[in-house]
Amino acid sequence: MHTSLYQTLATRGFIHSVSNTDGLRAALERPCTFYVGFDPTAPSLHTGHLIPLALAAHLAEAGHHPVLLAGGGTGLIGDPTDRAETRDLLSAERVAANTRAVRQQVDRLFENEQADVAIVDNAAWLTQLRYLEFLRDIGRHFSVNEILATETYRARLESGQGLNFVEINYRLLQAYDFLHLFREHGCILQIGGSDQWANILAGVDLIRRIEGEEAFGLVTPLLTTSTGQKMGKTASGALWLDPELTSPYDFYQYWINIEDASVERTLALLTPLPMDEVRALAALRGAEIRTAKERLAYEITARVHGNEAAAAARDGARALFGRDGGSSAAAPQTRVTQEQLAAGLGIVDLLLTTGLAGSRSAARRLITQGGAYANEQRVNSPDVVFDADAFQGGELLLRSGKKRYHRVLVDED
RNA sequence: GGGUCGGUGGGUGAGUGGCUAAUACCACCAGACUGUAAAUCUGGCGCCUUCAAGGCUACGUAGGUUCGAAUCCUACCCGGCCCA
Repeated sequence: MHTSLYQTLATRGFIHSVSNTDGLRAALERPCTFYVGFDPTAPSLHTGHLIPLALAAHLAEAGHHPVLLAGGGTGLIGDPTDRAETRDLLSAERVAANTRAVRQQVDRLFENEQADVAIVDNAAWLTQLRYLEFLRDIGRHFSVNEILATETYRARLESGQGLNFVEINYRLLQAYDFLHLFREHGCILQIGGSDQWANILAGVDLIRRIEGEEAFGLVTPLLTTSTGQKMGKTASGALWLDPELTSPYDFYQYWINIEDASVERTLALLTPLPMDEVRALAALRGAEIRTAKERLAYEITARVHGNEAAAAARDGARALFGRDGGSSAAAPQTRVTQEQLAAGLGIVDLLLTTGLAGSRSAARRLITQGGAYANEQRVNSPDVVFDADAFQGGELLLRSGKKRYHRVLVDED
């Protein structure tokens, strides 16, 4: 028997809340237009955005039309959701630059989709709003009491952290976005992470009040570990989707290192693999489950960075972590000149310049604690200096801890 | 605008003149055990250093008092609460 799209999404774990389950189920029977928005708070999307993106891909796959919204307008305001304190307003230039970056990224992520994808920037309409008109037409539909009663705002008030006028307006703008897209694109569904629930419902309500029509909201769960920690955090901060900020190799490494308990959920949410396969992979036990993690890491990396980059990351990881040596080509690399080599390269400096340590102090600490390796030999002293002998084949393989590799290559000349 | 309370390291949050580079918890890093897993145990977690006894910078910003300040004073910036 035919399984509905809605059912598939539910099985894969995408559905955290829906504004009207039956209504949405029915609406999805025919091709519809939906949207998901991303605020340009940083120059790149990160793992937190992957679930809504994956959901969008499933919907697109099923013939629905995605509208991907970059929040060049709302980014100027700043979403207070889940923020303990007022966030500093980003400069207009910053927002514009981030918006461009996010647009490009979203564009690239969907370039392989067959569906017609519309990419919009809400600055296009939000910056055109006229204040008095907006207040009279839109503002009157919002109850301040209601806004203040929702989790984010209430928490802010109770913690004595305050809340300024700009922040309380965020919700109206996001609701207005939905209304705008409903009118201009016939968009009847907004998806997002569960933190966006209240903002999305505000849009659903606004459309009902003004247009007298029903639109839907669907939010996904957040990506967390079994202990409820947000996934996607690394030593250097977020796990970015921009290869310049987080290399495909590091990205791959992150996923292959996730805890066993998260394998099934992550496969279901972030990879396109059929559920049968997901279950089979997740059923593996003991060391066997590594196979599932390899598949997981490959699929997610391929989705974000393409098959080629994913394969390179996988092969590199196999070589570095497998028994039989092999190529370390996928590891991040740094080049040094013949002159630098001739002068002698100190381990502390190398750890610093390769980024394996954040400071000279950190590098020394790492060595003292026994976490620094060169060509798989533990480095026991911060005084170790490498010369040409250490660079067999013009390369020195550094390692920090068990997992972080970095190649140092000598320039030919 | 007036009164009052507050702004501490990635986060939460102690500290109210020297014993404080700053308690604790979380996050993070390393070691041990493993399966590049989890849990657990151990160590670390500002920067620089010839690593030791050292030095430098840091508790909203700028000054000041003091032998000595995150801690006291002044001004300013930002925020809470009360009044307008």
